[in-house]
Amino acid sequence: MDDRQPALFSNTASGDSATAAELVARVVFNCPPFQPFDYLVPADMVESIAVGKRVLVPLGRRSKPITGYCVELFPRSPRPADVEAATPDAAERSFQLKPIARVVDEEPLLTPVLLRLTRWMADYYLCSWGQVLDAIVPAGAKEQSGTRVRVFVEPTPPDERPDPLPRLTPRQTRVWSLLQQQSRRIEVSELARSARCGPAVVLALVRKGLARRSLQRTEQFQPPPSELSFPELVQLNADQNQALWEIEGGLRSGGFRPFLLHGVTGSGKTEVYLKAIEATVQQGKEAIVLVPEISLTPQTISRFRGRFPHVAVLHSHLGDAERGWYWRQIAAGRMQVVVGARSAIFAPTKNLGLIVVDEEHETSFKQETTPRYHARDVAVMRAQMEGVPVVLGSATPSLESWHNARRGQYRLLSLPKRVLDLPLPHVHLIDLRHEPVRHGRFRGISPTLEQAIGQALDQGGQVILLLNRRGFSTFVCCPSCGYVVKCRFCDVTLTYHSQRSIAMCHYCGHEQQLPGQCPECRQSRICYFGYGTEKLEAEVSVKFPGVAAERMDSDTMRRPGRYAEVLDAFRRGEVRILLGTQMIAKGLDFPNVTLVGVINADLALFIPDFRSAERTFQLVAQVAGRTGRGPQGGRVLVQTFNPEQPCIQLAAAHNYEAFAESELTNRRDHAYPPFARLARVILRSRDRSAAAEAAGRLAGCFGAAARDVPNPGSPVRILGPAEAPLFRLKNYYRYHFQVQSESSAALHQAIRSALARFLRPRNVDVVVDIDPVSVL
DNA sequence: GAGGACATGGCA
DNA sequence: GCCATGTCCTCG
Repeated sequence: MDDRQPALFSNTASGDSATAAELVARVVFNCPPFQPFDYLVPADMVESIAVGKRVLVPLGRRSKPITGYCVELFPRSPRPADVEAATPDAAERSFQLKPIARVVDEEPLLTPVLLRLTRWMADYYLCSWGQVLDAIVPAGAKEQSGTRVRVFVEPTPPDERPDPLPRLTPRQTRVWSLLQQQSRRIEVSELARSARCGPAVVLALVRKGLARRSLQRTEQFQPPPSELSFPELVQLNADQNQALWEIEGGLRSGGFRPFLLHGVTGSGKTEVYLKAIEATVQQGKEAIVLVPEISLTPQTISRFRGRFPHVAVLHSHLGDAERGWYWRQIAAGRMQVVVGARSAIFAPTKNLGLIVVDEEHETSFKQETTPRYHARDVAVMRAQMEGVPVVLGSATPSLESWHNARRGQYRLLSLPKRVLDLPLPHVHLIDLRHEPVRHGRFRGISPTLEQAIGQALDQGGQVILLLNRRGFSTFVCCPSCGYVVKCRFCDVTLTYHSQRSIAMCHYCGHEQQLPGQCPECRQSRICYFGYGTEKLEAEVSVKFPGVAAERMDSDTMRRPGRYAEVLDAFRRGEVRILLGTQMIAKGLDFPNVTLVGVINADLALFIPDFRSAERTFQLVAQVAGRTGRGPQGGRVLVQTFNPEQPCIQLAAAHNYEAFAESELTNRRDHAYPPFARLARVILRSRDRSAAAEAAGRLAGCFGAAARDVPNPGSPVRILGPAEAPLFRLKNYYRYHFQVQSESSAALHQAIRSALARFLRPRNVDVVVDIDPVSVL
């Protein structure tokens, strides 16, 4: 390839002298074996090899070479003191190094900071470096999707042409004369087309020494047109200015500075981010903004695109070509702002200046497959490695972040008031135990709520109804014998979806038709119980006939673009009632919404999870924030069977701090995060007894590990083995351990040492989840 | 004693 | 994960 950039880590050790040391590359793989391996760099690859590129190398006795990532380069000998051998015996056997077969990438896929960051992730999340690398580099970057290699030719300079000139066929003569008329190099296909012949004729000239061939990679992808608008003249209030001033102070002084921006809903956090990003861009640096996937709405995107000319948006339904294009633009330093969901934290920026994590409390920042990282925590670590400020923002911060702010690890910035001094909406709790229930059946919308909706609509307002459960009914059972329709593969009931008239498992995706009669007793018709968004939609259409309502949940939002359509219709007032799952709870800003109804605030409350109170508080507080954003004000009605629960009371009172204090006391008493570190070790197998047997043996390994790991100051508590709350999931039987310690190091050491002793049967998988978010 | 099913361990 | 090698078992 011509126009090749000089290799990042070019042949520092090689040179003209014959005594030059050979170069060794350290390589990691995304499959076993997970340790790093060293390879010799052949002389002809010294120029092209670089840290962060992939290589093809022979491994073991396999017939084909496999792909690995080059993570380090060093001269073979003398080995510098700072380079440790990959494994102890590798130093002695270093003379047996195999050579690299091929360097795969033209450019490194990773920056030096990303290499350090991924190594830290491998250590912290207890997985292999190669797995992390392979997971964070998008396929579009590896395959260079959206680019094409074009082949060019130009005439060889006259003094380099063969003498005498070779004999040419008539067609070759025609091409040759056309080529000689060119002042610049021309693409082979274009030359062939104008000579009305095939490319082989052109290449024949190359073979005969009259033309020179060169290659160039070009972008095929067309970026979306810029939508830059006139900068809005937004006046920050005093609190916003104070917060901005502190962040800008961090930007000016340089260095790592973590901030927690706690701003109530509607307090203008985004405007603070935008101004801070402006300051970053003015310094010639880039900003990364992480938002939860569901907040990556067209409104959010245009807010950034309207303000900055070069914004990369990374979300889950980009094609490989588009994602690859953004990745390369970011790597080339042509993007000012990167906005995206959790994986955007790995954007290969050239000169990062600021990281923002919006809605930092969101659990969707945790990846639930290997590497099981938390993007907010990775963001803080990356900010530290890059030496830049990081702003974590939320109206309802995670207790982990709040705790860090309280003990001075993070600088706390507060926006206690809404913009324009708008009041927070009044929240009224509806005690479902005392609501009159007509016809003896529980319905989603209580009379009090029904009346309030009618009133809000009469006054020209719009309504948001939250029900954090999709489908029509959440379980289907036989009223005479009690038979319940369950998933074939999981320990859960199937949810009936009336729209597609199908029963579905929300954990594995299994779908089936429902039997017309009970398959057990064949007695009666089967009945539908439990209440989901589809049933709510039906109830709304019965109670408010003729009122335009739209449902938003992952079932109706399957088609990309649908989300924007519904929100636009809601904005224009064509839709009066918007109902849905948590998808409608966050970030939406519609001034005409005068009523928010929470159909059931208790759904998350009794999940066996130490964070259930925190989740409940967040959901109620967040959805309450969707109203009262216009001159008509707004109110919130929350239906609950547990109105005395502190998390619901305090969410109604908009009192985050009191909730955080009481919940922190609770966590301290039970040695739960943020006062202790937590990990889960899950064993799963299709074979139930193999899983049980392995769990018993791993318990023994934990015992032995705990005995000889000397950590008197910070003991490690191991709970388990126990059947996981969802014992059978996707046809796997699952046992788990909970590992707790005040010391992260002790926790890691205990797990590492237990797993090192554990001989894993081939039919049992081990999953380690550090800082788990889900306990199911 | 051959041949096959299955387990084991190294891979630079 | 892949593959060579080792181990145990069956069958003739």
